[in-house]
Parts: sequence; structure tokens; C-alpha cells
Amino acid sequence: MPELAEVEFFRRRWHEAAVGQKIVRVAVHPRARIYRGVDTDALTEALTGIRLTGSEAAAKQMRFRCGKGASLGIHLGMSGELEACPPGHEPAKHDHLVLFTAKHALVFRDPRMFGRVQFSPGPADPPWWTGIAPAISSPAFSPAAVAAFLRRRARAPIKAVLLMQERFPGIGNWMADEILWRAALHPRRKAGSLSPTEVRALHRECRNVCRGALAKIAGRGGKLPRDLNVNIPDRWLFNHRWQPGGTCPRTRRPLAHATIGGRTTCWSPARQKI
DNA sequence: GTGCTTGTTGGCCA
DNA sequence: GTGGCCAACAAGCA
Repeated sequence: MPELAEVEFFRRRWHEAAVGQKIVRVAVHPRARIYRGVDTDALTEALTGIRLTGSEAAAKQMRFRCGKGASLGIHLGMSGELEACPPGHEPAKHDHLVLFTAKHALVFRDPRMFGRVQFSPGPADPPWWTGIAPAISSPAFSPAAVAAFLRRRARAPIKAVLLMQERFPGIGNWMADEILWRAALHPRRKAGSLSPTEVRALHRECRNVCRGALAKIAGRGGKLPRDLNVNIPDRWLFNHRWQPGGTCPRTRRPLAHATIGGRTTCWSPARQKI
């Protein structure tokens, strides 16, 4: 599920519940795949008794700062979610990491375990954080940078290219479809075939969809919505893409589905032409 | 049982 | 060496 804006939504859940609070107990499922490469004993020992001091999200990665600069990294993978439960929460089958404070149990739940926990004990920025590409909202995400990337991936379908985190950090399957739909680009178009005008449209809609999704899903700056996706307007493709017999909210014509770039893709044939 | 699923990675091949 | 494609990872759901 989680792409850029959902990640921010879940980050805020933990942040608002627990920043400033001390972690009094840590519960881990040590053999869960989400800990691949992480020493869970060391993680438990390092986190117990220290305070959560802040958090950030970048692309699909979250970083929770604790104690004197240690970093807990969380990637939600395909099915991960974060929740702030009452402090008496009993970890369930897929609750692979639970941080208990006096007031909450911070739960990382992930049935499919494509997610990942990382930990860096020192104050230095860990490589799993510094390696994230410049945000789509940043000046480094320029039309020229997008054009250069599309030239390098010229033969790949544009849908597949939008999923490449090295240039489009935080974009996932539904956001990629939303961007292409708004830019009126067929997902099978070869990346190298876009005109300069189309590249500018793609760049613009990347920014618009990121900004809009953050505002609707994570309540950007304001109050955090109670649930995911409840505020996404019906004028977005998002609310129509999985409906049986779903229609394009702009053309009112039927939507199409196919596997493109290895992923299920939805588009509006009346609007997005090859 | 079958065939999906909003992510990432490594292996294979052109 | 580069780029593109695909299976694998694991569990739940229809």
C-alpha cells in the first residue's frame, strides 16, 4: 500500500503519539524477514530506555530519531503499516516491532514482510537515509533532470520509468498511474518518445500528484485524517481505478487495465493515447 | 485450488 | 558495462 503520502501519514501517527516519550519496552519478532541484516538483540537493547526525539519521511522511507542521535529506519514495503495503540496492546501475529511508551504501543505491522527495519546507533546520517534521491518537491527534481533520465531509459515504458526510485522517489504504482493520467500519457509510451512539452507535463504532474496526495492523505501541516484515503476526491483516478466497470472521471469513458512494466496499470484510453 | 496484491532486489540476457 | 525483464520474497483475499 504505502507510497509517499501514505508513508507520511503513518510517520505522523507515531510522531504525534510518541515524540518526547521514553521507550520503556521493545517487543520484536526476531526471525521476521523485516529485520534482514539487523541484530534484533542490539536493537532492543539500544532502544530500551531512550526517548524518541523526532522523525522525518523521505520517499518511502521513515527515520525516527531517538536518544542522542540514533536512527530507527522503517520501510513499509507492500503491506506495512504503523499504528499507535493503547499501552496494553498485545502484539499480534504480524506485529513485528512494538515500542512501548507510558501512553502508547507503537506498532509496526506487516503481513507480507516486504518491509524493513534498520537501525543506526550513532548520530551520523546512515547510508539508507543519505542514499535517497532528491525529493520530487525539491529544486533538484527539475524538468532537465527528468528529461535526462528519460533519455537514459528511452526504451522502457514510461510507467516502468516512473517507478524507478533513483529519480522518482516515493512514487508507487497508483501515483504513477495518477501522474500519467493527468499528463495524458499512455503508460506504454517509450520514455524516449516524449516531446519536450510532454516531459514538462510529466514533471508538473509529478509535483502536483505528490503535493496533492500529501495534502489529502497526510493532511499536510494540519490535522491528521483518521484513516487513509478517505479524503481523496472523486475527480482523481484513484477512486475509480479498481471499481468494476470503472470510468474515467474526466472523459466518463471506460478505464483499461493491463500489466505494464510488470505492474498492474490503469489508464483512460479515451484520454491517454499511444 | 487459482490468481491476484499501492515494493524491492538480484539474476539473466540482449 | 548498461539497460530491460522477470522471479522471488510472504501472506491474505476473492
